[in-house]
Amino acid sequence: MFLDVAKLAGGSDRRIEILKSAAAAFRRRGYHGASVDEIASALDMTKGNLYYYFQNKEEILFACHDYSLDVLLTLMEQVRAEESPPDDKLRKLILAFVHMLLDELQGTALTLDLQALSPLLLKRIIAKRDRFDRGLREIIQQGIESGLFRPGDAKLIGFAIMGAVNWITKWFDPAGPMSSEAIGRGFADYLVGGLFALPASYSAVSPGFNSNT
Amino acid sequence: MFLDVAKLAGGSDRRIEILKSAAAAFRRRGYHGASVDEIASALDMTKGNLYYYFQNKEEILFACHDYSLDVLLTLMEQVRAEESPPDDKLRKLILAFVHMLLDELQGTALTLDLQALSPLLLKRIIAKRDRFDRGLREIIQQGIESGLFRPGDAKLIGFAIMGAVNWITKWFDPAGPMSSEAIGRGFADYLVGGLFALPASYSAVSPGFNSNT
DNA sequence: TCACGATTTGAACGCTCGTTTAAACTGGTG
DNA sequence: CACCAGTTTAAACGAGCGTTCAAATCGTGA
Repeated sequence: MFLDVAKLAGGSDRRIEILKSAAAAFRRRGYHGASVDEIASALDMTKGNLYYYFQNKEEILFACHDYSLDVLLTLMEQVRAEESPPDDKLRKLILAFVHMLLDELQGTALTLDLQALSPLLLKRIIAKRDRFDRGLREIIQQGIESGLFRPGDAKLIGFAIMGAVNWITKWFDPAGPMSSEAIGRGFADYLVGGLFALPASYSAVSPGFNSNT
Repeated sequence: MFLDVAKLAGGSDRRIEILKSAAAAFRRRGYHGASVDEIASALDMTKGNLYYYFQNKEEILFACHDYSLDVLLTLMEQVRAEESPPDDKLRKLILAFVHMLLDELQGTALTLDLQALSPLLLKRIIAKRDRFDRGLREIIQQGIESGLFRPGDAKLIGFAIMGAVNWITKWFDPAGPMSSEAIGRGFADYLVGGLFALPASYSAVSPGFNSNT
């Protein structure tokens, strides 16, 4: 079920360790706010040593994004290959995304500063991100066209879902009362369940408000 | 209808200008990535001059957050005072939030680096943000308890909505084809429309998948 | 034990940036 | 014109950070 994340980054174990430490630091302090020394110290190594594995700080940020996106794209391919209705696909995607985000990627996916990358590297990351976005929109669009979901702008809905999910890292507390599974289920219930076509009585005009509190 | 934003920040016109320039810079490059000189240059002033209006860079970030939250809280109070069903309140809140975010606050609300603030200032901002979050949850909870919305975790749903909306600043292009009003409407349709209670046939088990593509 | 490539260290370098400060400028008032 | 508070400037400082590099250390096979 789970991906072999180590193989995706195309690097040694040490490179992966560095990426995880860097991702955590970038998430906490932002790209510019996190120092190279901070990333290295967390691994009990000197900052100079990082430059044996990466050319510079920017390459580390790039690798973080590239790594996360590879994980997400592999996930997307798995889901797309399935023979199931769009709501099932979407639900599975959200569940897995949340799990990846919180349990595997340490809360770091698309939250990291993109604009800190130079144009060339930025372009490559955006291209990958767009592949994921398009896959997501396709699933939503299929649901709408089949009549399972009510009409809507698939692109807008896709952005809304991505925003809701990525935002989790801003408030999630691993030591808090909510498990990543519970969050995934709650989000899937709301974000997928909210797409279904509604009977006529639920159209633009809201139904009678029956206050019984 | 619209708030007099200038009065909320409790400062001179020049302070407001600085805040807007700073907010734009912080959003583009992040707090640590944006230089004080960059903020000043955009206003044709020298960086030293900023220190006539603010004690230091951190105070500027704090004022940005404080200002945005005051705008949002005033909005929240307006909506709460209304006598209308929860879905209307929620819809109005989302529409106004998106409008504020994109047209007034230049894409900057809660996206700015919070953790760059020192503990004391951070505490004050979080307290204000929590007031907004609680207001949002109350509206959702009322909808659930009245049976208008289907059952769910109001806290989780609130986070999802805030995430979806705040994430807009990550992809919105003012020069793009989508107006802020269209985005607001699309988001409200999805995020509020997706909360309504569903008939029995729409429960956990998905209805028959009728592919007609 | 020796040799050699892979890995790590610690110090040093420049450069950027936040902040300070004294001096200069502005516009209005007596 | 002289005065003065409010505002702006230009230059300088000092600290922190990304990066480099020569030397030291490690691990392994002969």
